[in-house]
Amino acid sequence: AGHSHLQGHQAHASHATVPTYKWMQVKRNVPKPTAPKLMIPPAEFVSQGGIGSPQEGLRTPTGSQMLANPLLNLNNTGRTNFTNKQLTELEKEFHFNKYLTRARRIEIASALQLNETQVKIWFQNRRMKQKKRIKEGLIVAPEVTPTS
Amino acid sequence: VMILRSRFLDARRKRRNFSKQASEILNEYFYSHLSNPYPSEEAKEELARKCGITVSQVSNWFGNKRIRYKKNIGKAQEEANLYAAKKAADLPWVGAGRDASSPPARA
DNA sequence: GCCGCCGATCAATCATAGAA
DNA sequence: TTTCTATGATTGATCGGCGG
Repeated sequence: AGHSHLQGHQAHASHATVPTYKWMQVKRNVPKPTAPKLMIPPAEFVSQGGIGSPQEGLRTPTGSQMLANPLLNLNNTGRTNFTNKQLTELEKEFHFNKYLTRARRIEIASALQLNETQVKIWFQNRRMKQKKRIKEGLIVAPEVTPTS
Repeated sequence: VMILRSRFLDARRKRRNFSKQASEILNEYFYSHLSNPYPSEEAKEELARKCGITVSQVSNWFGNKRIRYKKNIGKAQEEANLYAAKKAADLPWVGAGRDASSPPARA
């Protein structure tokens, strides 16, 4: 991956102007500004009972709920705002299996009103997150005891 | 209200700004590698040691720096660029003809 | 040829530290 | 103290590369 250096042009010419390198021009394919999509009153999920009664509706990345239309799931940016319920179920499943089978993925996606891709990506990101945490010694579970 | 709860659960984000010296080291690296501000894993580890922070924090710093730099091209970024004139010693102006006023200027 | 995964990164946002 | 800005961290999603 050798690369870089000036890519085509300079910005302008003041004096010590900095050239425009290509990394500065990188534009990711913006997620789809997905149109207002309504969510049907979700059904229950596969097994288990309530977790802790997480509210319904959208949430800000942290936990506060969005006081907006609780039936809208996408932001103008295209980034999905997972609900606490969806995250709770995903975490639960992750605890059970770090990897999903196609069948399981479909089940979960359906139960949580998400795309298979979103579920797949969520698991990938979740695995990376765990790896990162283990690396920083913030978590224990190296979890590798096949000796049994 | 629930916000209070978020604080408890989000204590993780109780960040603290990096030391002035650490920021200096990071900025120096960034601007002296402006043509390709993507430090290797090894470079990140070294920067982390010098700055007294974790590798992840170094990654976060560069990620934020790159994005925020882009969102300002043509602003104080040019000015902050005097960092480049500081030590620059990578592969910048090798075959790229440019002005003749950027020697080991020191401050 | 396509799909899932990894590792790195992006891009938008959150929440706070610090400046005004 | 209140308001505004700078900045570290988080995360859904993308990019390039690899292996099946």
